[in-house]
Amino acid sequence: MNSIQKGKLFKQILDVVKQIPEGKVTTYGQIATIAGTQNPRLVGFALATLKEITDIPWFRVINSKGKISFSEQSNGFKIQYSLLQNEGIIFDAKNRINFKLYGWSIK
DNA sequence: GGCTTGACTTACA
DNA sequence: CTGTAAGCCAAGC
Repeated sequence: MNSIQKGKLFKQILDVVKQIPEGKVTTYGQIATIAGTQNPRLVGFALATLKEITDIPWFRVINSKGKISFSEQSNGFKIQYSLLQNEGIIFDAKNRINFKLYGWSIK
């Protein structure tokens, strides 16, 4: 019996993100649904609490617009941008990711 | 112990 | 395409 401990949302979210394969991306809403929450903000919040050093591929998480959730002038944007490009993700002229091609779902 | 904020989403105008 | 509104959970103060 998997008596899941409380606070599982965080754990679930992180666990889901960890399962994202290389070269794939997914949205906050998708993770939220898979993790079992109705609040995509928790996904962002969960990732926001991570430290710079983590096993979580947080950079593979983008918003529904197919863009990085950080401002283009933010340092996080640059880091995520580089990491994604490093995995073969291509950005279009508007810095958007065609996540319909790279989209990933746990099933 | 209660209110505010947050790396968001979806729907409607 | 842009803008506004509601939903929902956890952490921080």
